[in-house]
Amino acid sequence: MTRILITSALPYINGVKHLGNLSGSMLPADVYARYRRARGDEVMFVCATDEHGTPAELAALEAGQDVEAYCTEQHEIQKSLGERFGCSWAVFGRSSSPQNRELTQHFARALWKQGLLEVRTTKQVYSHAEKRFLPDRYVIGTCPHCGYERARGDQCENCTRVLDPTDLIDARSALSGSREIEIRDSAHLFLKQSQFVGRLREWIDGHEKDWPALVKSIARKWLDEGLNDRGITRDLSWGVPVPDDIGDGQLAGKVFYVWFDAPIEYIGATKEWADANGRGDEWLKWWRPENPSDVTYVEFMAKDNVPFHTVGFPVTIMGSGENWKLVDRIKGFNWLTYYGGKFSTSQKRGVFMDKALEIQPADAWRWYLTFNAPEGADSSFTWEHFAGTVNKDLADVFGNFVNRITRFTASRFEGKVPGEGEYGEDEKALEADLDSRIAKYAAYMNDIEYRKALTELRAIWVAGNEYLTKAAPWTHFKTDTTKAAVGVRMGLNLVRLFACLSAPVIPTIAKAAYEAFAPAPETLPWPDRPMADYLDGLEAGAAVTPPAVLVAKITDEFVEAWKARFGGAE
RNA sequence: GGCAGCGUAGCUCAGCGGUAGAGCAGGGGAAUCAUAAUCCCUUGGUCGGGGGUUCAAAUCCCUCCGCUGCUACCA
Repeated sequence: MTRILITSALPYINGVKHLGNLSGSMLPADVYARYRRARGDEVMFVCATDEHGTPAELAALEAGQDVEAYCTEQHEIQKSLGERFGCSWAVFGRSSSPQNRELTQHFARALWKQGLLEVRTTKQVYSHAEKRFLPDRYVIGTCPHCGYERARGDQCENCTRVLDPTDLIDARSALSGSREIEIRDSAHLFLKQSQFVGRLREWIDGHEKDWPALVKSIARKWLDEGLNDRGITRDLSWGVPVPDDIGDGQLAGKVFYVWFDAPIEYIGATKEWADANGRGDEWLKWWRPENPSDVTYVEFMAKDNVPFHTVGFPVTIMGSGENWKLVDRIKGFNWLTYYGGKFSTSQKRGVFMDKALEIQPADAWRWYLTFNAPEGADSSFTWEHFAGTVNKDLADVFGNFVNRITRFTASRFEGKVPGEGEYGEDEKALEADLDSRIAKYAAYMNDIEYRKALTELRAIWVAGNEYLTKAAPWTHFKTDTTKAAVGVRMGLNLVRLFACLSAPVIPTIAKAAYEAFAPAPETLPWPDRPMADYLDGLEAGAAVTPPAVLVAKITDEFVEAWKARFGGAE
């Protein structure tokens, strides 16, 4: 049995995520996890909240909570939303967990021992008003280049020049506006990434064929531009503390930078899973397998995350000198846009996970977002497109197929699978067509090419409708019930087939369709047999219960209402 | 400024060296089991502009225009 380790980029803790976050990591990872399980693989699917860092502290401040309570609450909200979207992770952990603290410190010590960490003194902005250090972007002032008055300390948004906080004229805190800020020396740990350029390049080149162009291109860009050593600690209180035995106490009171500890939480969360389920050291079999090829590790993320997964985290792993599992496949996504623009929390533009579930069931979103995954380029969400896709694909082509044949069975065949008659030429042609289409569908799923995979899946549903039109059991029923029975039996078998093939993407709808015949198991069985065999698998005389309408259609009125509510094409 | 991606039918996208494709929308027809759902046929593009390489370019190169994103202390 193949062992597949799947991680989804960790959603940041500061509030409910929008559909873009869902479509770029959690959802595609879940579809893949469900698919691999259906194919009989042993799957470890891991996700967690990324909780450390300044934005979390500030969000907590704004919410009037202490940061730990805030994170605990937000973690529960995100966990619940993910589950309601059908995310079938083994564990949804927290980067603030004791397990991650221990592992993060472990990796830091390992890197320290390998001589890959170095203490350097850096200039940091300290604000007296907030009594804290400020990240560069939280310092604002007048841009020395263009005179823009609200330039950020990391970059001027007006002239796009990269800045240093010390460049700013009339620098002040972006939080309080206070000008009582000063530059202080502060010691930090730097990871000597620059030493790894050769190894990283070799590693990336080794994945020429199995990584998307997007991922390779972003990764190489970083290497080509000259990889700088990177500061991995921060002057904050909310984070994994730097252990005393690193840096001779020069780093007392500091924490690791979120980008150091967040990817380690993939491992931490797996340990959280083991600890919570009494699995002892079983997490190690995923992360430190005896032979690296015992586990296939696949990461899902949007493009903003690619550098950290192709450079930062691999350097941590490689530099540790220990045999931790390095990622095998990286599936990177572009952005899902909202009417061509950015989803924006601050501008309340776009759709967020909680609101999305208020207006449509999870599977409608799952289908739309997977079918329109931003694989090759940014992909534009519009309400019209969403409604059209749900109505046409899910309700009409799939849902109605299930409905028409099961109800016909109920009204004309006493709600039982008819056993009369033999399959003929039309059935054989359909079986051959489906054998070939299912093979293509599976191949695209193996490649994690969702647009192509779902195009094929939809074509499979269409083939069912084509068949039924041709077989026309409602016509034959009047003159030749045996001939009608053949068409109905095939139609019913197709329902079960479609349910099993579709389950990774639309688990709830698939389950409901499957239950026309029998209670559904946790994972619907993949049709691993030739169609000639599979499509006569339902037992003659078995009861057929037409499910309630599987997919409700979305009316134009709803589309208009949603556009008004969420902000539409302006 | 630098870097990356994109610009193909009304819309969303695929194709990435060999005489333009899909889904939706539009038009016509068939059928009536079904959520007026399905099935068949069909209109529609000088592949952003210009130049070049080639027997042959949407596909490779150059250049221009437009859109989007990233630019390492937001994650």
